[in-house]
Amino acid sequence: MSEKAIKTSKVSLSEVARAAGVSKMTASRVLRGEGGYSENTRLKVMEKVDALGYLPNRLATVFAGDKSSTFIGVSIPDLGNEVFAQVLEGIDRKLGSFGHQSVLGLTQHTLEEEESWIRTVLSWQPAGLILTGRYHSPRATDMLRNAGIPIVEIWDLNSSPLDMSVGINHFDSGFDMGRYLIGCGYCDIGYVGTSHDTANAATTRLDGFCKAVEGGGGRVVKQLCLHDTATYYPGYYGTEQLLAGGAPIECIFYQNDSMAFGGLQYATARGMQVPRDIGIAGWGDLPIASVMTKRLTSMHVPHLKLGQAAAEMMLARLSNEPVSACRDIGFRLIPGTTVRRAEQS
Amino acid sequence: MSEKAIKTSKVSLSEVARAAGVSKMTASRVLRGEGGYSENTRLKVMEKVDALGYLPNRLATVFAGDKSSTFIGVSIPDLGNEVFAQVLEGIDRKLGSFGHQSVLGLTQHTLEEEESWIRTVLSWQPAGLILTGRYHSPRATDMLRNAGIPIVEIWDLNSSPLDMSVGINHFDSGFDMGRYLIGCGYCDIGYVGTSHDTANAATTRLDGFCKAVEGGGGRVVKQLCLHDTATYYPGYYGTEQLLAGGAPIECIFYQNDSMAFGGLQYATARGMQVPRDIGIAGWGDLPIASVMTKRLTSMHVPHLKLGQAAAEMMLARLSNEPVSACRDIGFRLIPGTTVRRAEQS
DNA sequence: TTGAAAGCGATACCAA
DNA sequence: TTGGTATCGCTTTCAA
Repeated sequence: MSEKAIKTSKVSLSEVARAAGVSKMTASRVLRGEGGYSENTRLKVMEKVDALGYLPNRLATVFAGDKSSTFIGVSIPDLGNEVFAQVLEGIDRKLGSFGHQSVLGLTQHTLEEEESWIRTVLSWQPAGLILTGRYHSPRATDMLRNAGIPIVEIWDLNSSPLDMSVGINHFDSGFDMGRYLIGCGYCDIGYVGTSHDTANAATTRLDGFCKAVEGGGGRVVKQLCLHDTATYYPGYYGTEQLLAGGAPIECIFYQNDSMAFGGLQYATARGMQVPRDIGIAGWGDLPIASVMTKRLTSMHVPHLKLGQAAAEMMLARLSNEPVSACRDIGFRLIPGTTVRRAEQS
Repeated sequence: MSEKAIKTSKVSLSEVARAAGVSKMTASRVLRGEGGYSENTRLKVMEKVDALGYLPNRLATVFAGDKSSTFIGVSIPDLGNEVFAQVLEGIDRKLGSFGHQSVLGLTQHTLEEEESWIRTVLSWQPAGLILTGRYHSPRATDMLRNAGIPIVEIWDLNSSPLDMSVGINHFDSGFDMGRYLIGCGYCDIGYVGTSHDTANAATTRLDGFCKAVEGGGGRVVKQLCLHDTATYYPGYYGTEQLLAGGAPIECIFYQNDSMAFGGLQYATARGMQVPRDIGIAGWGDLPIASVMTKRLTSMHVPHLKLGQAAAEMMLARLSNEPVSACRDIGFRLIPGTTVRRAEQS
């Protein structure tokens, strides 16, 4: 069993050529289908390719042609947060259909992990890089500038990107949500999210949110940033913690819908009515929202489309088509029924 | 902007060596830290490495050394199904901490996609492959056998694997769930899942489930296999479809917890009480279950651990440590409160 | 402790 | 329509 896995039977182009009775170059041309050979020759070569089970060594191809590989490095903070799983799916599907492969890097929300991953992945001569977030360590920034390959920064729209950027303005999306909640008549509001000691989009959202709330005469009574993954259970126990202090909180804004759902479950379990006793607002319009009894107040962001757009910008650049450096993918507030409506009161 | 991305400033080892006033070989030795040079030489070389911002070209390294890369190809059906996102997270975290990179392949549940991805990824000389599922096309199987690299088949435990396998016995897990539901006193049972025209683990689970139900005197009244992703909303509308026929269904088994939650929401929206009016059983013990008001009847499977185990087997094989070819990661039934209990009736 | 030369598998370029 | 030769960046091997 283990012998089987060790025995290597690499067939090279020379062997195929020799078997077919032609030169390496002829075989190479046939395999690339770029013409300049007779049908007869083509048949001879292809026959041997099949017979010998030849698989090209793309390393050598890249190497010889001094071109880049078909790898695209893709950095993602974590996959436990459904938001990023969707983005990655969008990216890889699109890249895959154009013959590219994603080389994954889970940075766990730290710039150090990102930097070390960038160093490694660059050494594999990727065709390009797609990075989540606009913040990078100084050394990472240096390497990226010198890499000489297309780079797309996604998620958090960077108006002066390293190269290209696609995403949304998180500050604005937080601001809009804050203004909306104020407009619904809320005054004392809480926040539950996660944090990772690094400037990130969720923090930017919170900044925008606070600005709108305070500018609108409300207060962000308490902000909770857990050291955890932004998913259901942290939303649940985060809500418990937030409310434990006894501070007057009428409404809670969550980092995303998964956390908001966790919060909703906590409130329900404690016998609270939503939105009568407490308002709940999520962010992201994640799949879970599609089956909830109450429509969750949230912010729609086209995650899959965002991933696809990032891949498209990358592909366009790789084929030397013109690409605009920045693309705002947009968001849309979903009023929902988990916060009270000003009109109704 | 686009000039910036096109200008290439590759610094090669020769340039570093020249700048440092030593030969390529000496510089190479220093960079690999394998000894055989003076401290003075080391300093000279490292200084130039920093000054020139040299990044090694690992493609050339692999190429010259005729060894394999640090890439591990990882095939995953889709990331919309949270189960697989978790498995991938487990794999990549572990691989990453040992200096390996995952090259992702989303196969969309088709053997053709898998085959074409395998062909491509093998041409990049990966160190190994981790594949989801035990079924592969004949040509894929050929390529895999000849690849001469470690291969781990995950998810669906393969007792006669190509090389190594880690996962669970899905038939048994379905069987256990079927037996449990029969034991709870159910007789007419339905199933809601997804299908993709390909033999897969979910189907195997269903087989085991049916066998237990029928062997226990019950009936699987209706099976619904949607062409969709195994997530919330398909669980919701699948339940609607399942119940629409008016067949007598006392309990529904779902492909996973996400779908089960969707079904639970549908039932609730229709004014049904769970488990009084209908029983709901999921599979996988996904994060959503941790915040549900009722404990969802499910089957616990350690997804993250499964991914890690796969990565560990791969790493062990790569460092020539002994590895057992098969590893059963196990599952555990979670009784929950969304099905009625025989003891209570 | 150091270096020169050969070669990994493919392609580019030029010649036939 | 074909084939020879140099070459990509690095490591292996052997010699100094």
